Amino acid sequence: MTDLRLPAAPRPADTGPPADTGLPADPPRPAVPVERVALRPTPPTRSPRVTEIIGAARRLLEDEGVGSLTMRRLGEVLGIRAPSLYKHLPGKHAVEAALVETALWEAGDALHRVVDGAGPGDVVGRLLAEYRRYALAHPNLYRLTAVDPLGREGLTAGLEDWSGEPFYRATGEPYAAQALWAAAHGAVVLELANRFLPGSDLDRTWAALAAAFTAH
Amino acid sequence: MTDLRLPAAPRPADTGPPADTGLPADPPRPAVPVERVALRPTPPTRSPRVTEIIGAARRLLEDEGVGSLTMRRLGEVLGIRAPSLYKHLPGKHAVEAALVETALWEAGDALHRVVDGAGPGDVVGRLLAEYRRYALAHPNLYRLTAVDPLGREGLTAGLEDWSGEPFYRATGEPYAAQALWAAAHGAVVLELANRFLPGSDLDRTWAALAAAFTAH
DNA sequence: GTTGTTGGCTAACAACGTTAGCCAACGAGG
DNA sequence: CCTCGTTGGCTAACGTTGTTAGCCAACAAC
Repeated sequence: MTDLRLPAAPRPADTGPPADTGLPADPPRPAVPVERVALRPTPPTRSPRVTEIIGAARRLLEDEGVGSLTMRRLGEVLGIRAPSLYKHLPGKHAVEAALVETALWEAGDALHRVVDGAGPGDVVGRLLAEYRRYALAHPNLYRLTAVDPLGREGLTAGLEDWSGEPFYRATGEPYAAQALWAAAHGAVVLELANRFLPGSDLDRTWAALAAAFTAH
Repeated sequence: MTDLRLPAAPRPADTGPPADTGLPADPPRPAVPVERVALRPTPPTRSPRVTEIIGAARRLLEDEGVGSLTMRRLGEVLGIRAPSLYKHLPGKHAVEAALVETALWEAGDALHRVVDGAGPGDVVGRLLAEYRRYALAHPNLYRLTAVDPLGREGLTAGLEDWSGEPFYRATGEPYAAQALWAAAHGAVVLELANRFLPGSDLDRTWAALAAAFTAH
């Protein structure tokens, strides 16, 4: 979040209705009340078949867990054999990368929406609540983003900047933003992994987190 | 950290010099300046051979990464074949669990030492610094503790309570403790995974984290 | 009508965790 | 001294994983 790269050039206007790629379409951009430092990148274009495959992979992951996300099983739900997948994707890492992208797009949109919603009140609290809500609604998807060192090469340029930007918009300071993001991430990871001691009232833990970043 | 179970009974006195199990021995216990809620459990006893195996596994993990921690490779560095490992351990999960234990013991000792060191100054800051230091000094070991839902069954009873207790001792409030722990964990995980944008001055991020939990 | 591309297929490989079954060494008891 | 049970090695093998090689039908383009 340092080195939040300033927008270099305005995005090119959309040229006609784009194909449905399974990724969130560009939402209407409201007049922004807060300083903006990252523009929403343009989602990558995918062939229809690849979109199908990633969609199936997502369903597989969310419904049956990461253990069921194998190339053979993925082929099975698509009615083809595993090696045929390699006609469309270079390997399993590409499937995972696409799923990580999906999560970043969706979470980014949700978080920006929170910051856009101009309520003057506790922005940090609402941001944390939404972060938690998304992660808990898609635990397997979120976990996938948390594991590996995030092969950045495959990721859409600027996606990370943009999806993390709501934390900057909520705190107004890049390092506080990184700290808040880290705290939210850690809390989600621990909650998803059931690492908090049984009996904990996690709502209160999250409240304590929000308090730390709002008080003073 | 809620449900931090109060110490039920004093630990039994040590009966003679214990065998070296590869786990940290019980340290001398100083007079505690802060309220204590969890006693240091007694490390499990391991056969000498198992201790060798876990030691080799740790070296393998730390030196060559998690991808090299396979049963065949582990046997290789021990001069035996993979199936022979099953004469000593029920499976790979047991190796990983033992390594997670090791990390919890070591980190717990280090963190307690920080809180014990009676400096009246910024306890939270020093605690975070030590947490970060340990994790960065043993990235692969730490990552191992961060991945899976932590098969709690195999873990020494009370280990988690005790290893997390320094956060309670530093904050004085269980939910603030959980929040602080989550924040530290998240920051470490993101730093280890190289998820912060390149160019970030991570010292400042950690400073922001400490500030959030000290100011107010 | 030929030709090139697209997208399926089977067969196979190496590496993984793990199980089954065999056997040498060795300590204890009679 | 002999026997017997245990300990801790071994090989062979199984099922599963990601992945590659090579074959071939359908189809669009020239």
